[in-house]
Amino acid sequence: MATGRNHRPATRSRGIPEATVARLPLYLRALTALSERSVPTVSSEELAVAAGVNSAKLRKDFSYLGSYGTRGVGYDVEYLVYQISRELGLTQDWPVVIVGIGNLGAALANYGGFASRGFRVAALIDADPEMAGKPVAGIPVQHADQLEKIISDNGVSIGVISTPAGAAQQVCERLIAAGVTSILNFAPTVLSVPDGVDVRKVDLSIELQILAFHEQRKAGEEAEAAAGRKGPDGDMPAVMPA
Amino acid sequence: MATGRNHRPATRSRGIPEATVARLPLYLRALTALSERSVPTVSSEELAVAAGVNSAKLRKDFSYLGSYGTRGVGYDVEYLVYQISRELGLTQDWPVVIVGIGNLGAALANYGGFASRGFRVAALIDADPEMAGKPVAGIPVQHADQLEKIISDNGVSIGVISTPAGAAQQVCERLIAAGVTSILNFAPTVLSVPDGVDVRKVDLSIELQILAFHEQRKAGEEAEAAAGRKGPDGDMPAVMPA
DNA sequence: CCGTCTTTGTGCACGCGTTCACAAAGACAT
DNA sequence: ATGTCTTTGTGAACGCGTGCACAAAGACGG
Ligand SMILES: NC(=O)c1ccc[n+]([C@@H]2O[C@H](COP(=O)([O-])OP(=O)(O)OC[C@H]3O[C@@H](n4cnc5c(N)ncnc54)[C@H](O)[C@@H]3O)[C@@H](O)[C@H]2O)c1
Ligand SMILES: NC(=O)c1ccc[n+]([C@@H]2O[C@H](COP(=O)([O-])OP(=O)(O)OC[C@H]3O[C@@H](n4cnc5c(N)ncnc54)[C@H](O)[C@@H]3O)[C@@H](O)[C@H]2O)c1
Repeated sequence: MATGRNHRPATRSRGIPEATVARLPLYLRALTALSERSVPTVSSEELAVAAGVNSAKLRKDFSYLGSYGTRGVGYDVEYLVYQISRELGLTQDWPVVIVGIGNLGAALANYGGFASRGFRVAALIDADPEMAGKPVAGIPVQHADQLEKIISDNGVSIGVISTPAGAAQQVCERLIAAGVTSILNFAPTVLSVPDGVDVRKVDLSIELQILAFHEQRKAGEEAEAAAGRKGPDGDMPAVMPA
Repeated sequence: MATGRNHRPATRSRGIPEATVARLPLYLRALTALSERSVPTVSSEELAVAAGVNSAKLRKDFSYLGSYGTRGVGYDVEYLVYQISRELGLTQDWPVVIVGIGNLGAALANYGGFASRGFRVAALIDADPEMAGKPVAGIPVQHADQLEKIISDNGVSIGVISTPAGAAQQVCERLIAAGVTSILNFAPTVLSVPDGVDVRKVDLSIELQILAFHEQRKAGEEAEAAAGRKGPDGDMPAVMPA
């Protein structure tokens, strides 16, 4: 068990690289699993395997948070869970609204992993008058007219957009005008937002297209290898379209 | 109108940077919108704005595909749509299976944008015997027992996993054993796969945590600015947890 | 108290991605 | 044909992220 604990409290707290921030949730998930199994400490190597990253990268990532490890032993699981949670801002409660309660919005509303990390669905909002009042995942859907009031009454700063693409920019602008400063966008559109507002997007279609690219490349290489060709240009010639 | 068209057919076809590949679908979406409005040509600057990227980056990205632009004019929209589609492998049909038809899986099955780009939902698969035969989005759900047969009968190489996290690794292994070489994973787990298999993940929870981090940072900076502090360390002291 | 052995924290080098800035290409008018 | 004007394609510089490799820290046994 680790005894020495004169850890310095994270200098450089304002300089965590974006790539590191994006991995912290991954580490947190792996650590939470260890915590539930009552594992007291974990080495960078073990944790790296669990999170699917390089162990040197993991150690460097943690070094941005401060020196929380013990040489020869590893990292205290509970302590690290706490530190990462605090760094990510998960020790506080984040009310979120979901706008556009269709197929996807309803699935998101029903998603359990939402609430598990300090995120609380404060409201579900849809423009369809038919939906108003109907409960989805135990929460009554409210009409889009109420958007501004809901945001300000609940102090919402994070909004999720799952409306059709055509409505997304407009919804985005209303959210921002009402005080939202972080947006998670599921609609396949580029949202333009003022400085100071963060947007992250999730786009199924893009992910599939990236997979298709690699899939095609694999098939091409395979065919090339099978034919035992010499020339590196295995492409079909680029014929002009009609 | 562009007349000269002695475009060389993409040398370097085996060297497209990953970052570029990830942006091609974005360009394609913007170009498709232009195409629908019958816009004949577009400059790198205009297209860059539509896609939300830097115009120099866009030109460099396109340069990896070949010289498809015309100086002084821009790019031919239709031609570029075709070239990017071809490069991404969207000129062929990609049958995909979705495994785990719960809230999310059903939403994915209902998603129209799926089919729009050459992706065809070949089958919906779930382990729950209750669901077998029930149609979701017009496609009858099949039992997980049939997984291997479905994959091989349809020549499926892309699989989507939307099962609970606990089942994901096992489903992943079965998919791969049956011949799938690209996986889109919605379950919050790290999937371990052999070389040659591509995995992309979509994780709502991670995206929200990243947003929360920046949100907290904004709030901290604001408070600091308001208090007019000197010291750069605006953090609460790192107190040891109980 | 000292030696050994494990594991962290990080200096360093390298490669990828981004962006600037500009020469050259080519359309278009005269 | 020649000049002008727009826009591409890319060389070059820079910064960020990654991973190696190792010195130092510290636990633990004797
Ligand atoms: N379903 C999926 O799996 C999936 C996957 C990826 C992306 N998407 C994207 O997510 C979005 C939603 O998809 P979906 O399948 O749930 O569509 P959907 O049509 O089922 O739902 C859209 C909902 O948004 C509501 N809406 C429309 N305009 C609105 C506005 N101005 N304000 C508030 N609500 C409004 C509609 O009433 C409807 O309930 C789309 O942009 C889609 O492209 C969906
Ligand atoms: N719902 C969301 O918005 C959302 C968002 C992000 C991530 N996720 C993740 O996506 C996954 C699915 O979420 P959900 O809300 O649809 O859950 P869900 O419980 O509604 O659906 C899971 C489905 O998977 C099926 N299943 C279980 N084991 C299986 C197996 N071995 N083979 C085939 N099918 C199996 C179940 O029968 C069920 O129908 C979860 O891992 C969840 O964490 C969901």
